[in-house]
Amino acid sequence: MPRASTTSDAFNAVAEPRRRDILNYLILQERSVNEIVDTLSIEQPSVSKHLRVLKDVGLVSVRRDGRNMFYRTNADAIRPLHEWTSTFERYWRHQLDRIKELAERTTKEKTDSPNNFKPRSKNDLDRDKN
Amino acid sequence: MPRASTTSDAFNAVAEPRRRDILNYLILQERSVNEIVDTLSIEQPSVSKHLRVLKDVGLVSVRRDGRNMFYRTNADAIRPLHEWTSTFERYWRHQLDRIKELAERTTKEKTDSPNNFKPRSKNDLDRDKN
DNA sequence: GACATATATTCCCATACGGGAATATATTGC
DNA sequence: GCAATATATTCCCGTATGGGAATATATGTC
Repeated sequence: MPRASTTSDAFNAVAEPRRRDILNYLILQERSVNEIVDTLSIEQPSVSKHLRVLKDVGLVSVRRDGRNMFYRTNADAIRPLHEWTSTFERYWRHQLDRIKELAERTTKEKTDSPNNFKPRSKNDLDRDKN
Repeated sequence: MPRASTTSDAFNAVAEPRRRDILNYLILQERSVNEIVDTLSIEQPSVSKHLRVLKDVGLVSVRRDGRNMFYRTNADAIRPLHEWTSTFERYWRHQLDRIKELAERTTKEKTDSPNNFKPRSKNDLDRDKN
């Protein structure tokens, strides 16, 4: 079995850096293919192919106006990625807290004095739960 | 130019569904390769290959204990994905607000009466900016 | 209809994929 | 050292890729 198709889901579609560039650009406002070509300096056939992939997985929508096709990012299709990554958020938070705590302790050892007391942040409260 | 290597960055590495399964599993606690094989029902060589990819992009770390290799997810390496997707959050929020507003209006038209007044939410304040 | 412009598709090709099967490497216990 | 266990690597193969170049398909204008 080869690698999953780029059109199989949003995860595969956004793996390509150029497609992320396009999505970043098209979130601000809808744009014609030529505007994408000029702004991102990608060959027109490549842009059309990338847009095809993005459209197939629902990451962009299209509107025709005369000879122009106006594409725009469909932000909602990015939610699954956001939600998947969010399930890891509490873990890197904990990790950061641990690093920060270590750094603060090290600094404290070197500079502790009556005048640089700092109150604990509210994040300190649930630190070390894990 | 072919598709970017799966080890080129986290985006490409997590495009593979099995690798996301592995990351989900290894975030809870570190596990040996055999535990992954048994729990996720993936052939051992495949698991080793997936772990190689994940390790190459920093998504997992390893620790050896005798014959066992214990892997765990490095949540911090998922942050770039989270941050990229987060830049789209406000847009799908707006979109949802618009849909919700429409639904509420439609409902209101059918059921409006002095007794089901609802105050506007604070989100309504910046709705329709776009 | 003829021509220009905007976009999409097709064909070619070097490259990498992921699974399967087989094999290699490392470590432990005897 | 030898057998057993745990994990990693190699080889094969059908498949999809993204770019380039060429071409096809709209649509608008005259």
